[in-house]
Amino acid sequence: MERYDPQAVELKWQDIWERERAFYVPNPADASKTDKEHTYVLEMLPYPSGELHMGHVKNYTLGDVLAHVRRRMGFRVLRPMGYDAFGLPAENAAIREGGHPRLVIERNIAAIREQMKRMGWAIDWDREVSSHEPSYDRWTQWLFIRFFEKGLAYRKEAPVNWCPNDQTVLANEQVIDGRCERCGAEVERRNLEQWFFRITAYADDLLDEMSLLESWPEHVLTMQRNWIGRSDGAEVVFRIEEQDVEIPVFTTRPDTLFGATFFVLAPEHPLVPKLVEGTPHEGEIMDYVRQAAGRSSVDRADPEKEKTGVSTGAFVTNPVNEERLPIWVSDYVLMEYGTGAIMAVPAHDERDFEFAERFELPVKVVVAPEGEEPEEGTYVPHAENERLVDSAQFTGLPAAEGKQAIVEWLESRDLGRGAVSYRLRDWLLSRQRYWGCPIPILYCESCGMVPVPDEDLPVLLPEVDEYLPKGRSPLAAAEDWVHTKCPTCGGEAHRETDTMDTFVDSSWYFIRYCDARNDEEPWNREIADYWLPVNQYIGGVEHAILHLLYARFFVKVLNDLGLLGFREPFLRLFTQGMIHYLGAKMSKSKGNVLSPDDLIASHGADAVRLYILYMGPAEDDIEWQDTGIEGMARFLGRLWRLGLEVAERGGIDVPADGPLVRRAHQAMAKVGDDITRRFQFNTPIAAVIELVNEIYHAKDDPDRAGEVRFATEAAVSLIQPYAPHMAEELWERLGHERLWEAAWPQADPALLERETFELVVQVNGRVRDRVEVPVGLDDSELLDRAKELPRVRAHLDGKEIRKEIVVPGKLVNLVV
RNA sequence: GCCGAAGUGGCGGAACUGGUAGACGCGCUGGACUCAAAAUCCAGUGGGGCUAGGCCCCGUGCGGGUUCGAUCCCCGCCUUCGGCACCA
Repeated sequence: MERYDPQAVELKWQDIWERERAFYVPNPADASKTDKEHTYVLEMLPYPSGELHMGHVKNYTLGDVLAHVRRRMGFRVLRPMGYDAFGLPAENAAIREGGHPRLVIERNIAAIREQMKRMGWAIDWDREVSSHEPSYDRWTQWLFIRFFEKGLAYRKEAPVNWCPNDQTVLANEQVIDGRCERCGAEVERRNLEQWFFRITAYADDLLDEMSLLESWPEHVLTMQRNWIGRSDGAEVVFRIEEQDVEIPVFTTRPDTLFGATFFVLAPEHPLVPKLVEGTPHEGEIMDYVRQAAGRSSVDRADPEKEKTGVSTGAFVTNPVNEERLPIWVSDYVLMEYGTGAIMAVPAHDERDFEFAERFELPVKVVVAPEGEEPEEGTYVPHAENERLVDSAQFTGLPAAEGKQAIVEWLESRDLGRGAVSYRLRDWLLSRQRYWGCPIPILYCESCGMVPVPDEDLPVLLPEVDEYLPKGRSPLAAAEDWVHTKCPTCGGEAHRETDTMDTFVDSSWYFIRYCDARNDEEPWNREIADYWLPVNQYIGGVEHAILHLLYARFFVKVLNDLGLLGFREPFLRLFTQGMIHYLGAKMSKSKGNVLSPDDLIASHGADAVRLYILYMGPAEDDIEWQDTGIEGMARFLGRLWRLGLEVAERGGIDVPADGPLVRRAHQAMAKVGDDITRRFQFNTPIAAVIELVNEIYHAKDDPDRAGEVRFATEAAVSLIQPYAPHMAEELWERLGHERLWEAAWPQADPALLERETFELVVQVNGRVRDRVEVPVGLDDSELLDRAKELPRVRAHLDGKEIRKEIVVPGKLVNLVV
């Protein structure tokens, strides 16, 4: 028999798909009319920093299976692809490999495109975009200017994260445990003037509009909520009487205001130098400030380290009781959260308590569980039924009411107000690197900051000799490019030389796909609103608070700007697990990387596609086993031989019913439902394998040839989303054509119903026997059947039956 | 420390709504085919026991509970993984 040759068959069909433009989905002529149900299946686009790895293979195979099934179920499916080509990963790859980033990246893109075609993924290549192309950049810059006009992109000096290795600033989201997300170097704090997106203005929308999402993993939503970190509390104004200065603090515990025993400023607080100027403490305190500035943020944030601080000798007045509290300076107070100053309540805050112990400061309990008299001078954590004590007119109030009453009291005297604070910071988007989208802003001596006029976009990256990072943007070296004329007044101007974070590019690529060749505007709104929001997004969980948060922010802004008709970009999100190999996450440094190309060469793309989804639930981390893919190749061989044998027999009348026909219908019911409703990709493969095993048991019985043919065709059709090449080849040999266009097999409900079922009989909840009985017997008939069984009688053994439970269609339980 | 997810055979996993635990694959064992091997096909495969061709007991991280019945629900632990972590 003809052996299966995956290389020949796979290339044959890839060629046919391309020639027949099988998976190209043009936009509808009139997007306002819905001609056919449509759906948008999207996977996170790759960084072309190298070739595809197994994580990509899993990601895009998941999307591919879903897209095939949806298409065959009658949907018009948008399934585009592109490249996140700018940014550190790509630029560092170029530096590593040598050569201009553009050349290296375009070479990588060409290789990735080939790999994708070789995997047989059904992609609409007419919509392919890469974020480094001027035709894409132009619109990234255009969008930036729209943000700028609305005050949502702004420039300011602030303490920022600086990666000494990558020689650029980073967004907060790109700092993991005080280290650079890309290279792992410990980040430094620097005060620099940088570009920010005002994502904090959308903090509440980002929280509240989670309700618009259809299905996101709970842990991703939790991570975003934690990252945004909304805290409800109050801002309270303390006064330094001697200097007539007011210092507001943020607190979530206004109910503990009477327990404040000291006051702490962050070392970076602008009042510190003024406060100590000319005092005997000046030298000591400014030394401490310098020392704190020199400490790394990792070191400073280490909770194991003992707290440090210095007293200023100055005092503030507590607005609620006029008590004078000593002002300290300590680096456990962060300048970037709240107001950079805190009221310290050691009895009710662990950090304040630790500091008070260290420096022997008083501890005053003002909240305690009802009826309890806590020991003075101790730390009293939150408890149920807590009430205020020792708090003047507020004493005795439950904590929640006390909070409200104190805030109202402060508000009425203009000493404070209810306030909300967020952990989220504005998104720092400028980068001092070459390989990014230029920020389209000019600095004019007389007009100030001026956006590049829309008609002059895109601002192209200048060619420079030296694009290695060196602390300031390499673009600054292109002097001819930097010096320009102001479009407003015609005077001297110079260009912004920083480039944008690559996460800006990836915050809107899914919109561009909808209208990828539009050179009048970034997209036509009607077309974008037709396809979007994305119905199913698939990608890695590593983007939970990076890309996924940024893209949500972008869409909200674009909606507010009237450019889009929806608020959330991705209705359903699926985060796939990672693939481990030889006991560890695959990585080049560990030397345990599997190459998709090698696996395709040895087993074929279909076997790779099958195994990567068969390994386990797609959301779980799973261990690649070399023998596993062999199992899938073996199954494909089994299906191949079956298909050829059935094809050779020629057309045979297919019976309307029969055990194997019913098995095939059961498989049809399971595969489609598992993929589309349960988002489960491993069990459908098992169901098809099971069906094929059943066919093998029947295939040599001449009386069942018709059934065998029906079941074989069903198996081929059902496996098509996973193994499209072999399925297509067999389908053709079985006398049909174009399986990718064939309607998805629908199970006939009548054939799923059974005439008999296996009744499970339990005695005291333990299975004692099973018996095949007709469907439709009533409870007493089922009980009679059960009690007749010898093994059941042995367990009843003359004992009195106390209770009889009947689950129709399933089981009987006799309790004795 | 806080938040989240998960613990099932030798291994990856299945069991969807509280109703037959271990589907399917890997591995292993035996058989057929072969001079032989590979490939293929067939059968077996959670552990233990017995008066073995049939039955009994145990078994889904541990200890309790609810229930006729629990991998599934509740309470308390243990372990692993992920996220956050001086955020006032």
